[in-house]
Amino acid sequence: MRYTNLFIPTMRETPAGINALSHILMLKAGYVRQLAAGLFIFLPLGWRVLNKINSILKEEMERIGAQEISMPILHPAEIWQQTGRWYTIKEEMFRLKDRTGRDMCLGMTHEEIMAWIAAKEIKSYRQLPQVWYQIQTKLRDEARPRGGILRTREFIMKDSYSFDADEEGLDRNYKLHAEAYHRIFTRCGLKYYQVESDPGIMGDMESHEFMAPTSAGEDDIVLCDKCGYSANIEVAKSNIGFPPPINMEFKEVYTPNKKTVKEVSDFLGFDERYFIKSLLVITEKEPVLVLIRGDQELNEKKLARIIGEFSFASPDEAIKIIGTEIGFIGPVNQKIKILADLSIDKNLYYISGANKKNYHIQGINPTKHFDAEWVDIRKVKEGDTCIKCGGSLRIEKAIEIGNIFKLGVKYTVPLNAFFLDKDGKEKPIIMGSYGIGPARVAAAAIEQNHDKDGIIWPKSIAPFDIEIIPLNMSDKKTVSIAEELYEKVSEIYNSFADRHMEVLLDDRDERPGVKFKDADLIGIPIQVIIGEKGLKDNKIEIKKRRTKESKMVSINKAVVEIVNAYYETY
RNA sequence: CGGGGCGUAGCGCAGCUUGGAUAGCGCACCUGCCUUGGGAGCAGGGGGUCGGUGGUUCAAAUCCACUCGCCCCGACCA
Repeated sequence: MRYTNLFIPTMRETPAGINALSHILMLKAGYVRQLAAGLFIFLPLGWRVLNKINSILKEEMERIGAQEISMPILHPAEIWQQTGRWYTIKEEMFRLKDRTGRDMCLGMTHEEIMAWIAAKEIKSYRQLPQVWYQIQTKLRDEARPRGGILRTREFIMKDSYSFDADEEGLDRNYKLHAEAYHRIFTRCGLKYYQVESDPGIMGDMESHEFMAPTSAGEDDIVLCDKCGYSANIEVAKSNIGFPPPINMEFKEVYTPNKKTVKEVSDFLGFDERYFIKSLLVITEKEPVLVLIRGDQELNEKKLARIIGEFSFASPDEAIKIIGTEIGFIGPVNQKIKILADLSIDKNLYYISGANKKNYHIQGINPTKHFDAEWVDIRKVKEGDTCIKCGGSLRIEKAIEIGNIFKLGVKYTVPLNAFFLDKDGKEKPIIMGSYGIGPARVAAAAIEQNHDKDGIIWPKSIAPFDIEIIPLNMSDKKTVSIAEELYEKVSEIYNSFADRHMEVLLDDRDERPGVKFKDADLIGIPIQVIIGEKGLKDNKIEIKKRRTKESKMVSINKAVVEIVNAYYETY
């Protein structure tokens, strides 16, 4: 394709006020433009990249037997009411009424609609299993869109859904998807991890996320390099051991104005591990006192999974409920419900608030001095010990590029998706759902592959394979060689991508500097530079975008050399 | 939703504190000349509801109130 026929509005200056590198580079290199918060226009180059990713998705989905379909984005409310999500999901769902006043919503995902059609059509075990997928727009009224195309209100998603007669079938489809996802992300040139994840309100069975490490990521993932344990920090577990027992007389101690664990620990001279941090939270039903070891942090997600939505008590609420201010709250003689983290050893003695201003109690023993429900609500820290192998854990920031969920009968039962099995018994269809965000794949690829000059696309998803750059459009020889190579290289069959080579010819009447800058910015894997200097010796230059390696080759070998360079790069 | 910041030409910004002239600069854009291996040079030119509404004032980009939008941090994020 000719540059002059393409709309590639690159920017010389870096847009201000945005952080995510992928966001900056996609704007700067003319891939996308923003319409409003969380709404993006994909320009020709951006759309080409998405389509490259989508073809990989389709190939790999078809390979595991998934069938492409397409579902409406506009949904009647009743179906979402039947599964309850019409009510459990709040402002995040776009809702509207049609002209007759019927409640409708815009699809955030398609479990409901998929289960609906399955319920209507699948009657027998003979029709199972089925795997259906689509690459379709989703709409979510995000509280805060961010990071450019990383978190938007409207986005395309590859979502597939499996329907099985039994758990074994679900296991198989789940595994097939995991394998397909590994192939997909590898083909897209991404560094990624498969991690254990929180199914959230998708269900409460097994689920995994595929995470691409990048500093622009919204999630923290916990990794063990020794055994490969990997989990989203929301669900990650670790070992931290217990400190050695020490003798501590049970008594109140005066701790004037010492409120934080650190302050009291410094003041009394005991290690933070001998403290119990007492956090007062309020759920929809009741106040709850949450205990965690002094040197540890609460994992709010884990806690929320146990007690539901909660908020931390305000100073006023604390006084009203406990009778003393935050900083001196403790578990002893407490009447409200207590949840204690397993990092607290029942045999040890601890220090915590005395429920009395300016006083703490030392020598508190969990079995003697309070009753609690023991749970895991601790947040894993860098350097904690791996629960599987004893290795040291590390934490990385990552962006979620895909997920796989076992749903079981969560959606099929409410929507009456039942089939008759071999024995003529009616059973609910077992369902799974599996998503990938192509725009996030593109963004993650940029986050992981760029330099100071611009994007370096993995060649599998680059908008073009080769860019030919004639430096002087008023030099006849330059132009004729460029045209000739453009023709010839375009005819080459690209066995890597299973199609012909896609060549971009920069036929603009621009100065060399402009063409070089733009070429580096938009990041096509191979640059073929044709200048009068080289032509004097009958040579052209082939340059790899990733390494900036370049070599001069003679014109009669140019086509072969270009193709070779393409296969050498990645 | 809480906290912070920003809205002046396509982009990046100055001007606002302390109201006053034709609202300015760099880049981009258009025309011509020139130039062609890393965002050239010269000459000429076009482009603004100063986010919006209301108010104060002889006079508002500037002061006040409200409002809309966008960005960042947090909450949230199936």
